[in-house]
Amino acid sequence: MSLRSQGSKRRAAPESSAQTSPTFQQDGKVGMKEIAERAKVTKMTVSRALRTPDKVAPETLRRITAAMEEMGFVPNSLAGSLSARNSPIVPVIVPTMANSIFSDFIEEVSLTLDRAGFTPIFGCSNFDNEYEERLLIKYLGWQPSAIILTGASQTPRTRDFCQRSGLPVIQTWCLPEHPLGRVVGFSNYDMLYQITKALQGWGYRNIGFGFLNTPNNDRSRQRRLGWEVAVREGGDEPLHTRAQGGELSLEAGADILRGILGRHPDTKAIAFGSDVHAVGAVLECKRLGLRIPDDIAITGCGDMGLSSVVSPTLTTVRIPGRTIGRECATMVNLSVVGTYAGPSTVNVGFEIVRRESA
Amino acid sequence: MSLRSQGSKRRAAPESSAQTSPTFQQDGKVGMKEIAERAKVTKMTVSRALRTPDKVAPETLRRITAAMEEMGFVPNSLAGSLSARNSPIVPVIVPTMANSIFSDFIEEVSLTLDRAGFTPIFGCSNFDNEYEERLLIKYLGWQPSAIILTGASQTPRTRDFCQRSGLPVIQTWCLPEHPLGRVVGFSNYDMLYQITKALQGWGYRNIGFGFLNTPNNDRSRQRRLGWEVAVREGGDEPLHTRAQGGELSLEAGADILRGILGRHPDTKAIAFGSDVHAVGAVLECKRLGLRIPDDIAITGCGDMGLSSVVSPTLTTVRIPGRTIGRECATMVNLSVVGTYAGPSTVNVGFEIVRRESA
DNA sequence: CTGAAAGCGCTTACAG
DNA sequence: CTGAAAGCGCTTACAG
Repeated sequence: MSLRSQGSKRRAAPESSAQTSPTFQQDGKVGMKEIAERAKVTKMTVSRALRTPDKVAPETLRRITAAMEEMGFVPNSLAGSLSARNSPIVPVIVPTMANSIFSDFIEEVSLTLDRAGFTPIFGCSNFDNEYEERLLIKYLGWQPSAIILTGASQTPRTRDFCQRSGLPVIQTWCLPEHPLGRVVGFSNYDMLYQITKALQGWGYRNIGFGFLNTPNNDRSRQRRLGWEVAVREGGDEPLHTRAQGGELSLEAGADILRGILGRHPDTKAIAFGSDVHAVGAVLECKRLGLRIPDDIAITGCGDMGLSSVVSPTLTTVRIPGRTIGRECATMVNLSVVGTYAGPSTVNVGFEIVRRESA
Repeated sequence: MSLRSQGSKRRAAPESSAQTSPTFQQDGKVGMKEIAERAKVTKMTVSRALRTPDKVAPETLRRITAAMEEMGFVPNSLAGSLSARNSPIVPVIVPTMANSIFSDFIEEVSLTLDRAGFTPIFGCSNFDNEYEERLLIKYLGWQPSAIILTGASQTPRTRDFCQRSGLPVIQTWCLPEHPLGRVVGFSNYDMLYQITKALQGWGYRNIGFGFLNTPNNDRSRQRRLGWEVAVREGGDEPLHTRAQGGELSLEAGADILRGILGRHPDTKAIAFGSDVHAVGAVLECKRLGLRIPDDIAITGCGDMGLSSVVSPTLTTVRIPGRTIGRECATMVNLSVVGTYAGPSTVNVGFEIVRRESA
């Protein structure tokens, strides 16, 4: 169970230390003890200078601050957090960091949590619930202040650990039936239900659905369900569907399009569960010589950068990633302080953006 | 200097603990001491079971493992790292997480470092060197194993802290003249030099340059320099330039295009320092009724997803973000173990991708 | 193969 | 306003 081969951790300083400011102590670690000695106080007072400076005499504070500056002191957060039983770490687990799907969300959580004094740790589950479980347990070891998870398809073990931790847990990018704790998200069901209804309203029939079929992905399942119900309500059978397992790429979108058209040549519109697939389908239509939206209409989900760049521009559903990020961070902050008084579920909603493709 | 208002950290467990597995201990923290008691050993042996299981008697190991499983034990990494003077944390500071520019890099570093047993911490400097400094110092408090930084425009104080830390420091996305430590990157100078040369080779003259002019950004500066030299070598004066301060958006790209064409209507090509700006410019050309590449040629940098989606598709320079990420992670791993024997600078290069826009 | 002692660098809770 | 003592939950370095 040893994490990795341990080697000599500290390495020799780089050859040229010519640029090192001369006031810096030249060797050895500098901790509160060293600062205390230089400032002629005990480390207790140094600690106070850092956390409650108003309880330290001005002159003493000055000496301590000077000593810290001169010696390049950085307080050891490991020791601080262990001692205070309180670490600012907040793990955020997302399915992928490579796509720009979550990138606005990620940047906003990162910035907002950082400003509030927390230290976010991002982990990438690769749409794999077991991997998510492993990451969560690893992160729990850092005694975090709260936990942010994407989606609601956690393993039972993940759920157990979350609940037993007693920490504020926030699920995001979904509206789970049985939440683990608090929620900041939107209804994936409604999203596809609404866009499918919209397509029907714009006169499209035989509406297909193309999506990413990763195992136990609640968001995909919800989206599919929304599409199905809307299609049925429109008097059709939800036949024109095609999943793609795991890959979120333009090529996968093209494959899905060909798959659906191959089995159901009468398809008049395809709602995609992701902009990435939708844009891939748009490009494939151009290669196949299909006119959009006359021969076939295409819609996406996400309103990623791609959507307004592709030609014809993509009709899609905008997910307010930045808002989700900000809300999550705020919720973490208030939950930790203990003053959170808002609802346990925040629905940020979504917005249908009609462009040229449908 | 207190990081944030401290409140009650532990919160009451969620109302419904119906799903909690019954074998889990119902209250109180479970540490090595608790596991030790249950397994009838001392915590020393529990510690051994975790790190050097082969030095523990099979039957003892079984009891310990069972106890850990039953009680949902998660070792406290704060204590472990403090005690071992060795934390698996590796901060990675990037200018932005919102754009997909760095997203492949980020995901790959994340995955590779995680697999090697490290815990990457991503920070977002917003193209601000002072902010980067603040982040670095904050991260240093976690006693990291190594540091990964983007670019080479660190403040003197950042450089001091890096060097004094004695840690492996990797600069990336650049090839600095005076590196802080090791480097995994490519030449930003060459990138623009080569693409400008290529444009000349394809018959374009009066080549402009559009870029993000964030203060003290070495990568922008290098790119601009490469363009300038290539233009001069082609016998022209590098006049057709226009910077944009801070914003990496399609709109900013459109602004830059209009700015250059407004002052230099004879511009025949514009090399952009970023795909985002380039794509924005392509879209603007379409709005202005300019034909690409006949009226004006456009090139980008990065080969982001957008580039192959926009029409006409973008001629650009591919930066191997995933490779950079993997190389960085490997370098960190070997440097920490102490067996890194490769060159201190790894040049991953780049590749000109010719498409329709030039 | 297992354990008792000391300590990592801080903070908490108390004295003064 | 400042300090001495105890302890956070582990690991190191030694004994046995």
